[in-house]
Amino acid sequence: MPKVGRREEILNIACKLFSQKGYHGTTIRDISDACGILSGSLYAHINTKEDLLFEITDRGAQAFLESLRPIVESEATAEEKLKRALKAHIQVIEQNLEAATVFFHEWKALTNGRRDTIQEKRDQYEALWGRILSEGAAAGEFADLDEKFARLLILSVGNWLYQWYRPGGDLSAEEISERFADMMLKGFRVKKGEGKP
Amino acid sequence: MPKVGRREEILNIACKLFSQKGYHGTTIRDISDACGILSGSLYAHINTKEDLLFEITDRGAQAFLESLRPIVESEATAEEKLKRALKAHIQVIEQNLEAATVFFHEWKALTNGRRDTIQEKRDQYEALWGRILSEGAAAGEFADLDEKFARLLILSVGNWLYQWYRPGGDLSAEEISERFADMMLKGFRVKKGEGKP
DNA sequence: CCTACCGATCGGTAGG
DNA sequence: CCTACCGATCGGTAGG
Repeated sequence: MPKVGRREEILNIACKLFSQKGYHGTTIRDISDACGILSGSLYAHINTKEDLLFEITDRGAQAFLESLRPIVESEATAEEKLKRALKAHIQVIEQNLEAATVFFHEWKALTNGRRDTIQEKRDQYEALWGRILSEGAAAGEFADLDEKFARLLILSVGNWLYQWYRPGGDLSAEEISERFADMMLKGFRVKKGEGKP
Repeated sequence: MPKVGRREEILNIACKLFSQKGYHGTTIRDISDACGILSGSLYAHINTKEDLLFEITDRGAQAFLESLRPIVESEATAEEKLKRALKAHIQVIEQNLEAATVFFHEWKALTNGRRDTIQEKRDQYEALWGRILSEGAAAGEFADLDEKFARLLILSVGNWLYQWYRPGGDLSAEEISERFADMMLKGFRVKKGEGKP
């Protein structure tokens, strides 16, 4: 008889295995073994292996979208929004690194409409970032901004984070987002009259 | 009888398929079918499927290392090196997008010592980037640089490039590297006395 | 959730 | 490079 909460447990276990070995590198038996049940029994809870991947990535997409949208729609300067958005992004990764890894790394293993669904949500997410930049440019906060490349720069940072960020390090999400935001806002270069004495 | 150049052809085909469907998502029969031979015949040219993955990723690693090393060791300002390095990085991706995709996305599917070999080369590559930044900081070219995060910023851009860059677009490797480098050097923010009139 | 199983496919091999 | 094949494993199902 199915255990209550078993489905969530299966999702968590699948999430962990997919993040470690990839979707195609993980078998139904890897998952059922880790659950302590037989492979056939898994199908009392799911219909297909791909269901697991879709549910993990879709929840990931939702988490990112729902954390960014209120920030974009809030009243604040573009700089402030950029910092908050980066912090929120890191926090979503922090809260579930494994799901974030699957979301970023394995979503293309989805087929047909499900892949399209995730693609759409990714596009929406990128568009929200774009709004922060275009509003900042329109408000004169950003110096003749190349919006396309600024967006690519930020998304690169965000999309690569899961590869190196590990919770429990010496820097919090707040500190990391501050440093990246500062660097992108100010640039590396020494300004005139600001160099070494 | 084995055809001359067949091995290279197999590598190219495997590279393409791995980049599209992933290493574990690609079967030996996918590869042999695309070659127009039977699956067993593939083993006249290779020993294992993983050999293909290793050879593709190792060549990728070499290409990146060999293009960056002379730039780091040259005589130039850190700014100049940063721009040249970014351009070289994009050019390596440009020359073989599929191999770059496999290198960045599939290398973790390698096992044991082969994975370690690639990991080491990745570390070397990242260290070379680090040298550009630390030399720029030491020379006073960069404003109180947070070296670790500057390196992460640049590597994020570089490591994410294969996801969106497509050869034949309206911008050359030169132009793309210029824009990213400019943005990282100058920052987004409008400087005092530089805003809108 | 188990028992018992299925057809298909997997990476790979022996012998020519 | 083909013929012919192998044992193992794959995702998944029927019936309880």
